Amino acid sequence: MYSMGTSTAERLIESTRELLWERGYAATSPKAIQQRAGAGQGSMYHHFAGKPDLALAAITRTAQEMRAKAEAQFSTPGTAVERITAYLLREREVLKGCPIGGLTQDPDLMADPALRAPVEETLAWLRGRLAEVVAEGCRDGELDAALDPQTTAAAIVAVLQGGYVLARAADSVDPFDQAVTGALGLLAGRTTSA
Amino acid sequence: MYSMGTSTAERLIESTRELLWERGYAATSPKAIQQRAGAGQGSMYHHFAGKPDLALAAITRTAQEMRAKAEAQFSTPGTAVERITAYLLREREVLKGCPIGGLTQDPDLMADPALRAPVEETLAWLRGRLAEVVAEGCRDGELDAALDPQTTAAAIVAVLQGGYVLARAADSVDPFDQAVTGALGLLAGRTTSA
DNA sequence: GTCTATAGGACGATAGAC
DNA sequence: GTCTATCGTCCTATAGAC
Repeated sequence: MYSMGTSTAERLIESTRELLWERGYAATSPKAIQQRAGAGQGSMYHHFAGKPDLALAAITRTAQEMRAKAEAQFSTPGTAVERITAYLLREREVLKGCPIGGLTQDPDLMADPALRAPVEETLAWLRGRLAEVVAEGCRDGELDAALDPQTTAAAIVAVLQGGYVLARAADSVDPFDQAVTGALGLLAGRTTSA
Repeated sequence: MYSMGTSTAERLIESTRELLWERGYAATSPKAIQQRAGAGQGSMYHHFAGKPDLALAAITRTAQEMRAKAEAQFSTPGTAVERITAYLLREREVLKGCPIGGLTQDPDLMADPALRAPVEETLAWLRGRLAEVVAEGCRDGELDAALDPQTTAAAIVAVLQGGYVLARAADSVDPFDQAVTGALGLLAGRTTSA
């Protein structure tokens, strides 16, 4: 039997995930992680080699989670436009920003190839996967065949990532919602029914 | 006559602008600013009250510059779509990210109302100003009157801000260019000529 | 107006007892 | 596996000489 309680290592990873999202990599200190996890210094350095090692565990898990949530929307029953719409309108903690995209701004994290890799791979996968959905829509005659799936998908993902930026700047979800609404409005003009 | 050489205060501001763009606020130390400006500690603290004061001078100037560059594209001769296209295709240092939008991710900066204000105002102005251009296009019959200027403008600004994020994640300008191309492709379907 | 010296604290990490 | 003590460094800022 495995322990049924939450292990110290587990609490350290979850605390790191939260702090990475709230404060970023550079601004997150081992001390802050330990305090949130209710663990001492020695405990942290027993389970992890250091701050980068712990961050890697946290980022890997967050990336996996983000991918799973997106895939859940993309592989749902419905037309391509319905699935894209559902993905765009999915509930998000907008003011906290994207837990993966936000890391892009952290110079120390991006300088470490191991930490950078999951960020790069996750967003590349997202663009590629969404391009497949757009391509389905074009193939099925639901979307204008003149639309390029790859660039259209990149624009849609960018609207989300940029929406987070605008919302954080305004300290309001409004710009995010407006950007999504605007993107859906532009897309609506390229559907067969339009 | 004013001094013709570059003053120490001026060099400090310019160094701060560069470092804020490259590293962000939290990761930029007074020491690093001094070294880049070729000034000593005493010199910096003589001209500025501290790191936040210097950052305010730097951010204010960067915000003003960004606004002027955008306005140059928006007030140029041409149709609304031509001006929006020119704005989107303008040369940018994509891999460095948006010098204003990137600050959005810095928790220490966003916690300071004085430092946060220029970031908030600049992006709010950008959305509003672009919405005016979109509205002109709709009014002139150049763009589909069914398009909502405000949400469409928010989407376009978000594509740029998100494009920066995707490009930095990929360490390549390609996703940025794709997002812009995708946005222009979506917009093209809503023009009268389409 | 610029310099050096120094303060007081946080940082990331290690050592070694228990 | 967890603890406390400690290291050496960097941080932001101030003091005071020149």
